[in-house]
Amino acid sequence: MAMERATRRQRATPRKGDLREQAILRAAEELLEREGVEPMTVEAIATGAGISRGSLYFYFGSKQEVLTALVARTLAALTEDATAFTDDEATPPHEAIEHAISRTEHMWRGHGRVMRTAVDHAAVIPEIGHLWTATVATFTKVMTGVLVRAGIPDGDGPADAAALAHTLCWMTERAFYQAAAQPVPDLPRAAATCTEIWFRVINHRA
Amino acid sequence: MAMERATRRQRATPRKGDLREQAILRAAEELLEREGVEPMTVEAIATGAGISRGSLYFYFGSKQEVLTALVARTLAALTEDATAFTDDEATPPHEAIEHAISRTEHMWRGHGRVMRTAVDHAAVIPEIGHLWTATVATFTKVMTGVLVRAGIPDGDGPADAAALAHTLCWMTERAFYQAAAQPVPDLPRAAATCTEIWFRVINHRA
DNA sequence: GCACAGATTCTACACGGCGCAGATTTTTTT
DNA sequence: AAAAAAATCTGCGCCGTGTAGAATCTGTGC
Repeated sequence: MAMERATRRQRATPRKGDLREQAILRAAEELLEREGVEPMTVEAIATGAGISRGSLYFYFGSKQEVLTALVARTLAALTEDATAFTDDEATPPHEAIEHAISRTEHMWRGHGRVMRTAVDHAAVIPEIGHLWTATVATFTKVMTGVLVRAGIPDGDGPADAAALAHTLCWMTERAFYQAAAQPVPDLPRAAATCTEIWFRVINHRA
Repeated sequence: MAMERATRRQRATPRKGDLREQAILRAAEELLEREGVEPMTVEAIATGAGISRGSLYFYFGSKQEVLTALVARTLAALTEDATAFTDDEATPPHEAIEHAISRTEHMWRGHGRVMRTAVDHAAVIPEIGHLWTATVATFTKVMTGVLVRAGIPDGDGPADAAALAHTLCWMTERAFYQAAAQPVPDLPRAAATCTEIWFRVINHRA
């Protein structure tokens, strides 16, 4: 099903009008942050980027591809932060957790609408779903290591480090999503509650 | 903006063809479970209910209203379970948690596609968003009481019972959503991991 | 300067799905 | 049986996506 689209630009030739692609993504995010999802029509994006509707299809094969590229760009930045943080294996678990949550909060603060839109479309646009689960998987991997270092069994059972990290990462995602969706977002409070839960999971008594 | 829809049926007169409304909802859920979201077009729903496309608009003002009614019906059943469970204030926290999670798992098992669709559309259809948050709020209220009885401070800070219950309820929702979205869903495992986290939050050492 | 190739853009059209209008038929009421 | 209300149908118009093909702009070799 990966047939080549008819009017799709060849990536092998990085010609001049390449900045148009960036302009389109910029216009899309701008539109998303200010107007919302429904007003973000192809017509509106194209106009925002200074071209006509048909011209946009020279750069992107569909509206979904535009959204996917936008999400990919945002998640790439987030993943980079998380990966850079992976190296700090010497830092104590508590600080590692606080740092990861802080990084996540920062991303939700700066690109909340893109993050929310990604979540909303993850189910209906497979590519976005893959990007999102891959990002969460990266976090899960890192945090699994943190939990193990904190003394939680390193197995594959439902009560072992990997499963706990997996669910706690999705919890953190959801908490920030919820907080960001409020009329008056309170990301710090969400971060504080998440941190408390992560800590309690670590500091438990058998 | 709550103007009355032109071709909308008056609820004050419970005439005969009332079972059509049920047939429509049944057809919608049937279609949702078997085909997915995109194939669930108004045309398909109407055909499944044995009427023509235009006729459907006599019963529901829009496609969104059909979906909203379907979600409302499903969540009403879930909330009823949770409310009936509220009365058991004598049961110990561990059992209360297990029971609540078990009830939730049961609902996701029987109506997973409706639940997932509800989550996916909560952001874009306000009415569904309200229904969902209201349901989670009900659970949060109950579970806050459980956490308080387990010894967690009953304040409104980010580390107090209400905030913890809120985030843990959203975590549970997300865990089941994730599990249900897998090619081979493993709800019991999701339930086990959630239970473990709830327990660890309760059984922590200062 | 000129012809050519590729890149970039535009206008115009077709398709699919939603929602509405008005006519028509069935059902209920009196 | 007549009238009113309920229920259903057919057909139309709108909006947004995606595509086709023509037109323009750009650089390049001669």
